[in-house]
Amino acid sequence: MKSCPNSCSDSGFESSEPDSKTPEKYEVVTKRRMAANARERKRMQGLNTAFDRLRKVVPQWGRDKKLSKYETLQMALSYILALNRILTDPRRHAAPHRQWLDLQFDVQPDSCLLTYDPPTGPEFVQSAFSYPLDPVHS
DNA sequence: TAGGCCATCTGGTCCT
DNA sequence: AGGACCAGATGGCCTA
Repeated sequence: MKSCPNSCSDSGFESSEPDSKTPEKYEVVTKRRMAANARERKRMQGLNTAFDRLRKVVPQWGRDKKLSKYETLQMALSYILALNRILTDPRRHAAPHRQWLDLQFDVQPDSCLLTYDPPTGPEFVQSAFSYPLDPVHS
């Protein structure tokens, strides 16, 4: 919702529309386009909702700023890999940092959310949890 | 002010 | 035919 919310160019037919020779066709095509735009908006909103839910379960390590979508995906990937390492080799990865095993499973009404007690300290973050703070993207 | 991030529109493609 | 998904284009907002 930035420049032209749903109004100024929502139909997208200010200029010539090849398949709308008659006013009736023009109207049909315009209506279809507007419906498609609305569907697309809704679809993207669903996608953003999913990103928000993902942000909530992914560590942010005290970042005051919201993770971008790209960062959220990268963090989720690292998080999954880290948890996987813990599960597959708990002695090696979890022994020095028992906090990692203090994972709490917080079952929400509509979903199963994994919350955790974030182990503090950047050195731990670096060792157990290698989120690449982002050589490629930025 | 430039660059990053984002929302929205749009046309194309694929699927039902 | 119509809906879902996708990627490119565009323009606004925010921050360093």
